[in-house]
Amino acid sequence: MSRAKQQLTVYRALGEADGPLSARELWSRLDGAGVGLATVYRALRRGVEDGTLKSVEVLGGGVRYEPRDREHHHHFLCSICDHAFDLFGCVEGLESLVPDGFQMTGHEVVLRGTCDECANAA
Amino acid sequence: MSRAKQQLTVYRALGEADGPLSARELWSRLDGAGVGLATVYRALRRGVEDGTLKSVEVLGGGVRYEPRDREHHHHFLCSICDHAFDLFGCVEGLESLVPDGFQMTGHEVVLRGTCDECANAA
DNA sequence: CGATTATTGAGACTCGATTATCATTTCTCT
DNA sequence: AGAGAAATGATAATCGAGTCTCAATAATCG
Repeated sequence: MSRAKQQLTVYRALGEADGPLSARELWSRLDGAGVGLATVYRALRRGVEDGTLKSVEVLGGGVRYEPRDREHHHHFLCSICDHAFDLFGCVEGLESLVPDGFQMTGHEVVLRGTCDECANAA
Repeated sequence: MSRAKQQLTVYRALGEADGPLSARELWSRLDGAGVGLATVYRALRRGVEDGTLKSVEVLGGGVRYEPRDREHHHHFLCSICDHAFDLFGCVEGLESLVPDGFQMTGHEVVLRGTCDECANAA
C-alpha cells in the first residue's frame, strides 16, 4: 500500500464506523490492507494530538476513538458483540443530580443491552 | 491486626465511602491497618462472588466496588482528585435514545467535573 | 497447650494494552 | 535517477492491574 495515505485510511475508517473504535477493532478492519498495529496506534495518537480525533471511554473495553467533529452524542454498548454504537440525542435533568458545591463540566451516558444484529442472531 | 475481621474491614470501608472505591484506593485507606493488597483483592473478589459487593466501571479509572444493596444511582467523577462520588436520582428520556431493534437492559450516567473540595482548593 | 486448618503479606508472575526500537521502504526534492 | 528525510511493520520492551505462590501467622478445636 502507498504510505502517505495510511493516516487518511485510519481517519476514513473511523469516519465510516457507526461508533467509536478501539485500536484493535480498527486494526482488524484495516488488516487486509496490510497496515501494522503500531501504525494504527501512531495514527490515533497523532489524530488526538492534532485535534482530528477524540478518545472516548465507553464502559467495558478501554479507550476508543472517534472523529472530533461529531456532534454531542452518547453510546450504546452491546454486551454480546462488545461494539459501541453512536446514539443521537441527549437526556434531561442532569443538572439536578449535581451535589451542592460540585461543578459539572461534562457528562457521559452509556446504554447497555443487545444490538439489532445480536438480538436477531440469538 | 486480628485476621477474621479483615473481610469485614473491607466491607465497612466500602460502606462508609461516599462512592465506589478501586482496589488501590481501598487499600490506601486501609494501609495503616497493615492489610496487604492481595488481601484486599481477595476480599473484593469474595464479596462480588457472594453478592455482597458489586463492581462498577466509572469512566476513567478501571473497576471500582460498592455494596450491592445501594439503590439505583450514578456517579460524579472529579477530574482533579479522580474520586468517584455517588449521586442520587436518575434522568428522564433514556428510552428515546435507543435505536430501533436494540434492546436496552441497563444504563450508566457519569458526570464529570470538579468536586466540592477540589473546587475550593483551587 | 499442641495439632490442624484457614488466612495473610510480600513479592513473583501473568496478561493485555500501548510504546519504543530499528532495519527497511517510500517520499520528496533536485 | 539519487540523496536524505519521514513513515512503516515486526517484534521486543514496558507498564499497570490483577492473580498466584508459599512460608509465616492466627484461629479453631480437642
